[in-house]
Amino acid sequence: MKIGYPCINLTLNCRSSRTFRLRNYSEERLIETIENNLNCLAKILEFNYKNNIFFFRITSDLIPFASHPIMKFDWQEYFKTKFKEIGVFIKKNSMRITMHPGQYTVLNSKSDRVVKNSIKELKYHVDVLDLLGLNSESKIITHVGGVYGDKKNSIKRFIEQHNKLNENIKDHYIIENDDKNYQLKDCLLINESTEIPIVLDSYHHYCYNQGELLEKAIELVNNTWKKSDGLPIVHYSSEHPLKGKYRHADEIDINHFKNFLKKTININFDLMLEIKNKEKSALSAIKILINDIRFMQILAEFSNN
DNA sequence: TCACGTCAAGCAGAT
DNA sequence: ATCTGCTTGACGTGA
Repeated sequence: MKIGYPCINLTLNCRSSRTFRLRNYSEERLIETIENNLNCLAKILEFNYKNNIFFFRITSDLIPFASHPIMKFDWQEYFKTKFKEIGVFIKKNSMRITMHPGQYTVLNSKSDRVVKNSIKELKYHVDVLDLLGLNSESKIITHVGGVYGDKKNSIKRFIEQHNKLNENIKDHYIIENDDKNYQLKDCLLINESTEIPIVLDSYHHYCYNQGELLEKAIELVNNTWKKSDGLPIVHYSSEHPLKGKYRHADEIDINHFKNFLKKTININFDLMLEIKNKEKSALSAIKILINDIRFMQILAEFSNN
């Protein structure tokens, strides 16, 4: 069990997602921004390595406007050496990487334009993983998309669009249950026709489910992962104590987390903590996991290398 | 120096 | 009809 966190490190004074506005676009600024973002990414990964964090989600803002028509610059070629360096560090240290395209990636949209843009966005994410030299254990995760008042047909559209994707996208692309529109059951249905692996988000599952117990739900999604997909991934969060349902917690809830570990003790997976204070919660989690056989295996593997 | 309006994109649900 | 959440707050303008 590797522990991970998404996109941002609050301890380091750098971001791998510097703001870049369309109206300020210039090639110079683009190069400068990407340089900043990649340098920061390298710093974050080094921080993670020093802190036994072997799992990380790379921000989709790494390359600004990567899938936008304005982008004519061959950033893949210009930065290939830097990407390769970072990729070597990742692989040498047995780290796992995922990415999570934003809410505008809607493969099952009723608009051809939106679908087309979504595929471009997926392709950009695959480009990043390819440049890093990462294999099909590195995943690109989205939700299923819109419902449009007709889930049956919306699922059908997702499956049709997924079937048309290039194999190199399919190698990385997976879906996650969400908290209001597509629950575990819906994702499993999509998996039957597409074999797409499913990430269970434990908090979303708590918000929207068919009564499946957490441990049962994790077992069901784990069956959708093939050997080449690597260890299944689970997303974890808990409810914000004040803001109520559908709102993620700002910091890890220690008791809730211990309970989560207890319930899942007989299942192994990599765990992404979707909690606002990022690496701080990951570090707390690792302290707790020091007694958990699943995490100790990772540390042991690493010290053997 | 600081406050505040704005930022590429989609969809759903609440106000 | 407009706002908020998702996620990822930070940039740039004008005072």
